[in-house]
Amino acid sequence: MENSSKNLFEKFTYSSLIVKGQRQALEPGFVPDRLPHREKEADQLAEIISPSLKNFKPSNVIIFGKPGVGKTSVVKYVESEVSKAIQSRLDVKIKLIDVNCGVVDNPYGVLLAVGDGLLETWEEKLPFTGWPLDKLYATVLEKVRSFAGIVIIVLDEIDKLVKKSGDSVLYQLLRINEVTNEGRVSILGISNDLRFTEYLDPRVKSRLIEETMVYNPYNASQIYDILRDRSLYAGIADSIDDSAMKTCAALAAQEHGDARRAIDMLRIAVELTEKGSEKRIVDDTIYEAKKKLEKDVVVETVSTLPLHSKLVLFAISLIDEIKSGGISTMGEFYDLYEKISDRMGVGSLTQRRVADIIGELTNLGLIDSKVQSFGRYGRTTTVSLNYSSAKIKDILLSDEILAQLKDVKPTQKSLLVS
DNA sequence: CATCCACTGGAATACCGGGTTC
DNA sequence: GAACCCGGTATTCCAGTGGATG
Repeated sequence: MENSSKNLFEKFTYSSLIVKGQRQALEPGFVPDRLPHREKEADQLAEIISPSLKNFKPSNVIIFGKPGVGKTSVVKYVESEVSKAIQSRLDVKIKLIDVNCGVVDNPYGVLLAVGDGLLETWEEKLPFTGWPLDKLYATVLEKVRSFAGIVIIVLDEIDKLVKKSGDSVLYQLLRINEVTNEGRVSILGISNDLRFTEYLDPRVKSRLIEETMVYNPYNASQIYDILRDRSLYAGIADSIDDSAMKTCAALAAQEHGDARRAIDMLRIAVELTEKGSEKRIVDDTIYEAKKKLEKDVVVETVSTLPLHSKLVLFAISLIDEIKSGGISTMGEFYDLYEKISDRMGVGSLTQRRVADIIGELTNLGLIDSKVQSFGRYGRTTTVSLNYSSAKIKDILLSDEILAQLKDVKPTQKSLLVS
């Protein structure tokens, strides 16, 4: 072996921009103990929660706001302050339970999370499937009773839960307070969607929403402050051009004032700088980071798609290659999709299902689709690719299973494959 | 204003993981 | 431990619906 004198890892040890300071300050899950431009909100939330420190049930709250406006950060921060406040006190019993409804969006899962959150350390976990719902509910109720304190259930992305499975769990959770006096439950909901309350039964709505808070998007200068603060945590403030930081803030402000995005961009800029030759983060680094971030998102979403969604996408990109403009109708490309899945040896889905997949892909922003009526000649959805077909195919073909479609070429006349 | 094609919402079915019963 | 119950998810089946054009 040549170069045996060199260590295998030598080429990967690039200069580190972050010498001292916390690298994770730029990671998505980081909860800072300073919240620039959200101090008031944190105070307000603390005030709402504060009765729990005197063993009273706090009001149920819903916090509204677009992604990346600090909802989760504020809540996490207040949660950690609550934990600190009760650490040495035996006279208050508070349990904080986090449920991310983006992940668990069904009644069983939510009840399970609450039940598990209330388990004593020595108890066995509840089964994650199998039990009848009412039995699970009875168990949770019993746990709340025996805990006999304040249970604060934080439902992040509560709108997703309600849209997917209705408000029955919320009703059940709220009902606990009516069924028992030992142990109180209060709910702290976090929602991206201002209108999700429309899906609620009026009875649930009035009980769930005792307090509301709305967080507005950050503007560019606020995002700038946040970035500055985070770069201090990370200990890289000196390595960033001020104009680069401003650019980063401005770019993120254009997109709904999403601070998370700004931080993501900054993190990638740091990584790029560490791999590259530049010593400082400049404007160009930020633009490059932005490009990389967008590309990563596409790669990530495409490569994690379920098999049939990928096949549908593949069919669309083939058609994109054949037809200039890349627009095709449902019937046309459904045929192609059938041929492709046939060739793969996997059964094809119904047109009904494919129509839904088209909808999902559209929501992900990968394609554009709209229904068009041609009067006398019927109605159909037209589909077009949002990214270059070469790029999409590239990502798709890197999938093990899809790789066998490598040599599939579209032919102009018949849309035949092979 | 009829007509045509397929869009679309909802009910029905299949399957899965896992508990429960006998 | 076979047979059944339970909730969740993916998909199919079916019938009602939409809407511009000729």
